[in-house]
Amino acid sequence: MSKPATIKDIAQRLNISVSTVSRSLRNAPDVNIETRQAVIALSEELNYQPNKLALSLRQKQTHTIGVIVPNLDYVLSTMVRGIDEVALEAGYTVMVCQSNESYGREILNTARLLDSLVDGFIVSVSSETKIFDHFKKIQHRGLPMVVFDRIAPQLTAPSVRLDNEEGGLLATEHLLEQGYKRIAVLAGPANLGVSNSRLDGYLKTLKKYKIKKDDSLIMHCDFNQDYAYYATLELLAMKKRPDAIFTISDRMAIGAMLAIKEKGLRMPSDIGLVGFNNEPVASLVTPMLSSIDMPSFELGKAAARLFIESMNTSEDLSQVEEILRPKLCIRESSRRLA
Amino acid sequence: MSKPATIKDIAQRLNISVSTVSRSLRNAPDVNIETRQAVIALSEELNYQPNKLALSLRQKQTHTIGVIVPNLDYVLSTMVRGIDEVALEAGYTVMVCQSNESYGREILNTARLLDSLVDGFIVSVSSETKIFDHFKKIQHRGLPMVVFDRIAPQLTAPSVRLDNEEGGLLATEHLLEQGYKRIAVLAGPANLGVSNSRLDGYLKTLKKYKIKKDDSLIMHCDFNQDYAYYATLELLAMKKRPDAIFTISDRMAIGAMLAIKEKGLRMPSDIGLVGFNNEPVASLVTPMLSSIDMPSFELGKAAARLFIESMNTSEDLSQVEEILRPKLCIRESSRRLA
DNA sequence: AACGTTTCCGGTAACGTTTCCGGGATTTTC
DNA sequence: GAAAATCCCGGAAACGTTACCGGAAACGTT
Repeated sequence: MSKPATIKDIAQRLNISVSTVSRSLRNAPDVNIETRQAVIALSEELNYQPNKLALSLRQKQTHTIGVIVPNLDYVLSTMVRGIDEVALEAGYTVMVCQSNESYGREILNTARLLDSLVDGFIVSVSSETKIFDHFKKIQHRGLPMVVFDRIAPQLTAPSVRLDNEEGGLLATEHLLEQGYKRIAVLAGPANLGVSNSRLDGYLKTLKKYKIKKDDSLIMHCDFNQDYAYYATLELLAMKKRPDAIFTISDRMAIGAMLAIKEKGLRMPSDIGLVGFNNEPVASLVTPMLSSIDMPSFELGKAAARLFIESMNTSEDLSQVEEILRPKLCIRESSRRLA
Repeated sequence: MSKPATIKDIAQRLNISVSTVSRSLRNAPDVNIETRQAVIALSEELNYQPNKLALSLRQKQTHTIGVIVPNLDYVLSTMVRGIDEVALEAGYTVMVCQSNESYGREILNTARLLDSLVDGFIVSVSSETKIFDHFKKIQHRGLPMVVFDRIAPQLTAPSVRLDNEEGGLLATEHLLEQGYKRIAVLAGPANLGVSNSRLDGYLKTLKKYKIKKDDSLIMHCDFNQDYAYYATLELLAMKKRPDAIFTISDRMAIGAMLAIKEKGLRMPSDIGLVGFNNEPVASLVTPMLSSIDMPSFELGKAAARLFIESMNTSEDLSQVEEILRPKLCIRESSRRLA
C-alpha cells in the first residue's frame, strides 16, 4: 500500500533540494536551523526511514555480519546469542547460516553471504572441513574474519576460544581427587581440534601426577550419543575396566551413562563420569552429570567485539587470540567424597 | 585486495556498452551470439558476481525473508532449519531474529528487518505480545507475512500450526487407556494459545469419556521447569492426588518428574506422565518420558512454502490455515499395560 | 566602495544494475 | 530497388542515497 517515503519526497514537499534534505537528516553543517527543523518534522510525519540498500550501495558497507556455524545446538546457539547482543549494540545485523557440519554447505554459505555483501565474517568451522580456500577467499577480498570456538590453525585470523586443555585438566584432576584410578576418555573424531585439546589436558594431567597413560583407555568416536554408547560398552568389557570416564561432550556422556546403567554399574560409586559443555540436560539426567562449564554467551560476545574492533582498526589483529577459561561443575555422577 | 569485478569492467575490456553486457549475462534477446560468448567468457575469467545490492535497489526485491522467533529452543530451531531448507532452495536468504519472548524486542526486530528491506516475514509470536500493530505495519506495507506455530487470531495472515487440540486429546486418551483415573494438567500461562488448545483437547476427551472435570486438577504456571516442579508438589499434596499428569511441554514434564521422584512416587506405576514436543531429552531422563511428537521440521518447511506461494500469487491467502498432526510417542513414564 | 568571509543551498556525479528507447546497419520482401 | 522488417547495439534514466563543488546572498571589514 503506502510505499515508504524517500528523501526526494521530502525535498519536493518542502521545495528544496535532496542534498539539503540529506544534510539536514545527518545533521551535517551548512544548513539553516529552520530548514533543518522543517525537514526533521516532515520526515517524522512521513515516518521516513532511510533506504538501507541505497545507503549500502553508496558507501559500500552493509553493516551486516555473516555468521557461519556448524549447527545450532545449545552451546553454539548461546554463542550466537552473544554475538547478536553486541552486534546489535554496535549497529550491525547478523545473518546466521548453518553448515550442518558439511564442508560443501560451508562453501555454499560463504559464497552466498559473500555476494550478499556482508561486511565480514564470524566463523566456527565445520568438523568436516580440511581445506580452507573458501575462508581465505574472504580474507583475499579484504574482509575481516574472526574465528571462534572451532578454530583452525590453518587460518591466520583473530580468534576466540575456550581453553580446552584446561577443561581436560580440570576434569581429570577432579576425578583423581575423588580417588578414581583408571580414567578413560571418550574423545571425538581425531581431526577435531577441540577434542584433541581436551585430550591433551587429560594427558598432561596424567603426566603431572606421574600416571602412565594407557592407550586402551582412550577411545575416539563420532561426536554422537550412539557411538559413545557403544564405545562405553567396549570400555566396560575390558578385563581391567576403567573406574571413571571423561567424555569430551555431554551428548557423549549421556550415551556413556546409558551403557553404564545397562551394565548394572552405579555412578558415582562404581564408576565416575564427567562431561563437557554443561548443557541444561546435565542436571536433568539421573544421576546428575558433572560437567565442564564454558562461558558460551561471553565467548560469543568476545568474538563479536573482536570483529568490530577489526572493522574499526587498520592494524593486523590476525595474531590476536582470546582464550576463555572453563569451570568445573561437580554433580552427582562424580562426587563420591564428602 | 582484489575488488570484485563489475559489469562496467567487462564492458570496458570488451569495448562494448554496459547494456550489452547486462543483456548477454541475462541471456536476453538482441545480442549477437559472438559478443555474448565473449562476455560470458570474460565474466567467468574475472569471476564476476552481480552486485546484489544494486540489483535489489533496482528491482525492489532483496530475496531475503525476515524470520522472527521467540527463542531458539529445540523445537523452534528445528522449524527454522525447515524454513531455511526450502527458502534456500527457492533462492531466498533468511535473517533470523530472536525476540526472547519480549514484546519490545519483537517490535525492535520487525522494525530493523523492515528497514533492512526484507521481502516479507515468517513469524512466530512471542508469548508476551498482546498488541499486534508492529505486525500489521508489515501488512500495511504490502509485504507478505506468514505466521507459524505460535499463531494469533488477531492476525489475519496465512498460518501453519500443529493441531494442538489433537495433541491434548492423544495424551489424555492414552492415559485413560492405561487405566489412569485422575489426570491432572500442567498448562502454560493462560494467555498462551498453544497451551489453551492442548488443554481444550484434554477437556474434550474428558467429556467424550463422560468424566467430569475437576478444576483443581488444572494448574496454570509459567513455561518453565521450576514452576512446573512447584506446581507438581502442590498437586501431589492434594488429599485425592492425581494418578497421572499431562504437561504441555517436556520442559515442564522434567520439572514434574523431579517433584514426583522427590515424593518417593514411581512412574508409571504410582503415577503416569506425558509431555509435549518430544524433545531429545525425553529419551534421556529416567524413566524415559512419553511425549507428543510434532513434525517441527515439516512445519517449518510448510511455513516457508506458504510464504513463497504468497510471494508469487496475487490471491489473498490470509485465510489459508495449514494444520499438521501430532503423534503420540509412548515411553516408560506412562506405559503400565503390556 | 570594494573586498573577503561566512552561511546556506542546489546541481551533479557516483555506487552497480536493469530497462526502455531510438537508431544505424543489415537483411528480407514484393 | 525501394520499403519494410530484423538484428545489434549504445545512450540515458532510474532505484535512493551521499559527497563534492560551485555559487548566490548576506554580512563584516577596511
